[in-house]
Amino acid sequence: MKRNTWQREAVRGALDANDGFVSAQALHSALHSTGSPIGLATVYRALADLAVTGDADSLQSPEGESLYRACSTNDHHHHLICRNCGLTVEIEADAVETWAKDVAAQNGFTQAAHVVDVFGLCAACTAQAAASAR
Amino acid sequence: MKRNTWQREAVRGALDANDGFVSAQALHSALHSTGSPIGLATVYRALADLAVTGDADSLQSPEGESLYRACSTNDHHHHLICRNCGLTVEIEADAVETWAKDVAAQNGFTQAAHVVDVFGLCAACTAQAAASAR
DNA sequence: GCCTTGCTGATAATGATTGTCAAAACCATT
DNA sequence: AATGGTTTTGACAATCATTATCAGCAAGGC
Repeated sequence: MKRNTWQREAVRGALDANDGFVSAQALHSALHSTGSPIGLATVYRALADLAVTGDADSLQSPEGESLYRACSTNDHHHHLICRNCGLTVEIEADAVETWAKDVAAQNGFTQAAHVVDVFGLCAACTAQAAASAR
Repeated sequence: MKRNTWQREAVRGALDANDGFVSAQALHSALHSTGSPIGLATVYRALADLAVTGDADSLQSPEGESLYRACSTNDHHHHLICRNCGLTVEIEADAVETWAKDVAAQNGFTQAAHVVDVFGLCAACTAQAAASAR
């Protein structure tokens, strides 16, 4: 049976407190800095569990780290992520869903999963970048 | 100045000989098994170079490895990848291109890049899986 | 052929993630 | 509240992919 431990709550809480995607490492140090003595391995396990139960989303950053995020819905959806500040917008993509399924079917593929994420600079970071470039 | 070494040729050749995405590690052992004494570090360097010059495409597998592939065109395109045998089909996705750009613009994002890849089981591997499940 | 300088490769280093296992915590039951 | 069977935890070691190091080699211009 799944048990309810304060560590799991702490991880979920730390995820909720964050607007964007966070690495497991960052989450661990964030928890430590609040005085929590939680172990690194536990953070990884909790994140893996949350991802499985659908309470969190995970994706690979372009640098190869695994990033996690608490998502507001359990529905399948995608993300628009600011590569500078990590701000994340959840986006609906019915068109992409059906497109992915069609493309897979046309080529004889089954069990199609897809990775669809858009990275960019959010409005604030765009302005900042323009200012600092000057 | 960039020099022309047989090692670089070997890596490019090994990439060309392969239909799908390969990890750097796999490429290195493939080369070794053909008797080439090429070093692992060199494979990584050659792949990084090829990716920069646009002679190869790279992406992150869901497991977090970096995969490489020699692509037939320099145009921007996406991939349909068999997660079992690595077979890769290049797919055009104008619809997705414009969708990604629109979504980014609607949310004030600039410099939008996107990661769009479809993983599945190709026809052959689907049949195999069905057979072995029996 | 010689020389300069970039390239190679064995190995160490790094950094993220996962495995190990005894001790502690959880929860249903008494 | 005490007990007991299991799960979870956490410190640490192990693993895996990748990158840095650095002395020796080789490519290309002369």
